[in-house]
Amino acid sequence: MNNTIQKYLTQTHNFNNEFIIQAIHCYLVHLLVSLMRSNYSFNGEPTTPCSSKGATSSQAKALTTTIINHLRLGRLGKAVSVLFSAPVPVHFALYAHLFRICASNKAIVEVRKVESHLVSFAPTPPVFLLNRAIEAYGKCGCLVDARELFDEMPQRDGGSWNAMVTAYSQNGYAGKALAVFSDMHKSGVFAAEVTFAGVLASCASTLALWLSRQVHALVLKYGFGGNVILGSSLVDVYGKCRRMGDARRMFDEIERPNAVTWNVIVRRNLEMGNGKESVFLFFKMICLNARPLTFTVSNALVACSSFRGFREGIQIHGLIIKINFEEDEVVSCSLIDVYAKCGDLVCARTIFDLLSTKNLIHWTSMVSGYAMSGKTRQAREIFDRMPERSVVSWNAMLAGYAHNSQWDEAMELINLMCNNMRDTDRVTVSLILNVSAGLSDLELGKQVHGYMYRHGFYSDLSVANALLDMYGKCGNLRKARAWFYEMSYFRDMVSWNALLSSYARHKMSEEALVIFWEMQQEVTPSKFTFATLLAVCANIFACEQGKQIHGFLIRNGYDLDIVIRGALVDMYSKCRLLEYSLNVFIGTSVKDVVLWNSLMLGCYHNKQSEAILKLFELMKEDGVKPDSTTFQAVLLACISQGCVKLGRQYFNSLSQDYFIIPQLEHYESMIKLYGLHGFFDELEDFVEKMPFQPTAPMLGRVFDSSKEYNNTRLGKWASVLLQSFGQVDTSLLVDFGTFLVSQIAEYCSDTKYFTRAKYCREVDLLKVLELMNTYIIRAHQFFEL
DNA sequence: CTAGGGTTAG
Repeated sequence: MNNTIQKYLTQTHNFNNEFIIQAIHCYLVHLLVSLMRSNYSFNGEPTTPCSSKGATSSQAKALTTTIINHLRLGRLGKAVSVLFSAPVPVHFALYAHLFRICASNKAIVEVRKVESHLVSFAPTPPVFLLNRAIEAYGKCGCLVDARELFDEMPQRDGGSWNAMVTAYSQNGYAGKALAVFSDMHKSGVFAAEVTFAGVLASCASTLALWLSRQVHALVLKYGFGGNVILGSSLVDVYGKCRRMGDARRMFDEIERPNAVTWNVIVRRNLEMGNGKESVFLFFKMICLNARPLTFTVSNALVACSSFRGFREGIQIHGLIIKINFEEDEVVSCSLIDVYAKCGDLVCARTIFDLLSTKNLIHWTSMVSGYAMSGKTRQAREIFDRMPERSVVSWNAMLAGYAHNSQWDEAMELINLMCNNMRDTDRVTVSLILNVSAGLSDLELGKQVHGYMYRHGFYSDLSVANALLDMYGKCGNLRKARAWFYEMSYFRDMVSWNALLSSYARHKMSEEALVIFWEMQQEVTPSKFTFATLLAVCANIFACEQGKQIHGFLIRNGYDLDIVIRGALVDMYSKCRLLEYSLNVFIGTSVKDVVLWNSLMLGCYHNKQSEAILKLFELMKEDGVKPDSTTFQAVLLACISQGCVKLGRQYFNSLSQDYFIIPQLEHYESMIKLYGLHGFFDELEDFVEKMPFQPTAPMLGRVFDSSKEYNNTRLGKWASVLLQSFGQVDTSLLVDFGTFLVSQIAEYCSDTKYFTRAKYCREVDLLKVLELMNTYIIRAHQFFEL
């Protein structure tokens, strides 16, 4: 009794007068009872109202009616306080009923009162009612009370142990649940089916595979093998422990799987990355006429998104309409996502527009759908119209800009985000690092580094890898290397690949090979590693090593995806093995624009320009849409083939037919095309109509051609303009750095510089300045300026 | 009288 009073008084949350009054009330009742017991030696056997006699019995009956009336009107608190108006036990069924209602209302105070009434007025409360009390405490999350009662019980039965196991397992104390189960087993108490449910749930959350196998054996030994719920839990345990073979075997053993069983097997397959298997099982379920849960439909849809299963997605959509799941929040969110991820944005939008109520996730799915399909303008429209936004919404929009290399827009959004959003998360931080890398903005990157340090993102692997990538892409290899060593205790293969590709990107090919050697001591290289290594080989003309990697990939059954094939085509063509390139190209069933571009540029490097124009036609026949790089290759072909008119046609169709904005390289190619073949009228006309002032290398090109064809007027014009570039400052060079180096290097016929400049963001500025100056000096000398 | 699964978006 004093325990009960103490409980009220030590309630730390919601400590107010009510508690004190309750405590005093309890205490008074207690005194009254003691008095009655001493006077009337109240010591009945199993105390029920039926066994009591006379006035007590009628009092209990009246009380029961009052309590039940209060309960009918939903007044639990009143019902329980009325209980205390009589110092007599009520019918055990009423106690059980009260415990159950308290549990479902999570009314902890009432549970304590009912328990106190029970133990005060029923001299020997039956074990089953105390078990109900433990269960009620468990449902209210009061494990301390549950455990105290459990420990103080004079007798226990299987139900008591079960109540304790269930209470711990349902409140997330899996370890304690398993410990209680272990004690129970040691005490020789046989577990019931329900107990195993709690035990298996705890095994699943602690990923205790070894214990699960033992429990599995016990389940079979006790003859519960046919229980669907235990079977489903076992499928769940094996699935969560990543033992999909065992999970599947267990699943196949279940004779009549129910909706939950199907949900588990579909979900676990999805989590393990077996999207196709997940969808296959879902269809199997439908074929067996089982009605799926909304979650299962959602899981199947997410599985479709994972492998771009458009046709499967449409079929599931049909089913959704048939079983009337269209308006379900979770299902409709996943449905929009499937259409968006499979690229059918019109359909996604239709579903979105037809929804009677749209939630935050619907809006965000739509933003992400547009953003990741490159339609950032539409994504932004939706984003701006959103009634509310979460971190995920902001991230979706930002990811869209980052994914499509719209760095300025990304930066603007980040600033907006700073003013409108208080919280950021790991994805935001990673994305801002990607933007820093994209803009080569080392200062921004360093700020994020500091932010990470202050806000505890330091030890998050994916954020740490993004930071490493940022330092690498911004060209600060020393920082990258330092951070990489700081990551020693938690880095993974992605970290190694990021470091490797940083060295490769900066053409530090020999160093990259050393890193490759080091990384093999720690992790197993992936296909990303090999794609990078092939680029390294291409850079240092290491055709033997390139061939070895190719062979290694084939021998070890690596998936030669489009990226690897692109790298192979590139490597072979740079190593002057164009036939090898062609073989890889022909062996690729579905060719993308990058692969076509690699082969076309390969032809250019191997002086096979005439093939480029033919390839261009074949590419169009193949239904692949050319991009700006394709046109760069085509224009280069026109230059070396002397196809001036054709070149002009291609340049015009670039913007007119393909809606590609011509880049500096395209303008430069046209100037080279006209200049090299002496088309000065067209050249002048072209330069005049350009939407920007000619750059120094363009003028250099004009100057060169003029010199070649003795066009003094144009040559002078070019060199006068070139003079203004004499005081060229380094900030200008950063903007045009890559471009300048490639032009100057090409002018100097320096292969080393040519290959460097082509892939390198960071350039040797001093070298460029030096080359620029010699160039300008020579111009001056020629025209005696 | 008590059990199992699960929250979609970056």
